[in-house]
Amino acid sequence: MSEMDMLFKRHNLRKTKLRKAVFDILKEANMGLSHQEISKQVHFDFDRVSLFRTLSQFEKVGIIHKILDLQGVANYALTFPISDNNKCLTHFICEKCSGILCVDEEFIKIQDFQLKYKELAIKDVEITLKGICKKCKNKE
Amino acid sequence: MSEMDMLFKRHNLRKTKLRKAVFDILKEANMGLSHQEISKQVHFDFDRVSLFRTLSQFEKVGIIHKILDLQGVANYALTFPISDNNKCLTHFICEKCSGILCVDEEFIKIQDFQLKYKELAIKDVEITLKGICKKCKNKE
DNA sequence: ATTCTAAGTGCAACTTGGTTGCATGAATAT
DNA sequence: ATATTCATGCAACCAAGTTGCACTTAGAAT
Repeated sequence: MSEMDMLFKRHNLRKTKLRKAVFDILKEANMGLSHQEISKQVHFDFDRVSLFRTLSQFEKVGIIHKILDLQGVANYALTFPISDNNKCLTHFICEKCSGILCVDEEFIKIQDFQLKYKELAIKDVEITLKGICKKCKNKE
Repeated sequence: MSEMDMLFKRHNLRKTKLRKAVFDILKEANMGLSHQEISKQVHFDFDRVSLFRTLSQFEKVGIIHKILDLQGVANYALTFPISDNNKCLTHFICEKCSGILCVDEEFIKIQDFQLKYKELAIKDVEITLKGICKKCKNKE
């Protein structure tokens, strides 16, 4: 039983053509992709609404997580299947190619913020690193 | 000469009805506001495109800075006039009321990230704190 | 104070990302 | 093999944001 089969089963998702394609594309890409980018990589006819719904569905059950790019457009990346709620909270966004990478990071302690801003009930700290990625740097 | 007058003068912005209103609203609010929220607070007729343009203009010269809310919609907050390029890179977003606060913060050292991810040319670190703000917490 | 002109506004039309409702079609448990 | 529930396709819609162009106005020059 493949990883995909297990994930789909676990979350009661039917295995459809589109969902398989989306999962494979995100797996292969290993980075955040927008609706538009995924669309281009699906090589059969489908309705854009279905893709929106597939993405929300995947997000809802935690297979993928949403990252907003610098324009505020939703991108999605696979959540590492290590634990159930380890959605990646640190991302790198390349200012040249707009590529979005999940980064695992350990400097930031949410407690630091909670202690400093006691009036705020802080639940999450999200970090976005901006700059130029390896590929784009080498192209210059 | 008021702060507004000085800022407008410095950036060669003509003092128009709409621009004055927008500046005052953002000053008074002391938090991030969206196009829609600002619109509601302007008490005379104006074109929404003009407001979009006012906001981009202000942002371009650095009077305000853009913060995307959790839905990816642009919000704008006054940049503290202390220095020219001290745009606030840490924000708190309330999950209840969607209020956006600028937070000044000192834990995060960009160098930590630069050292860890040497292949990435990291230029900026943006932090978003999520949780419940003081007001909303007290309401419960 | 009047004139001039670049900068700002208003309007119309458009684009893109995302959502909703409903009828049709397909995956899977029985 | 069938039933039922879930997923898809289609049409229509919404909100945020952009562009082009004609008109208006702030403020500099006279």
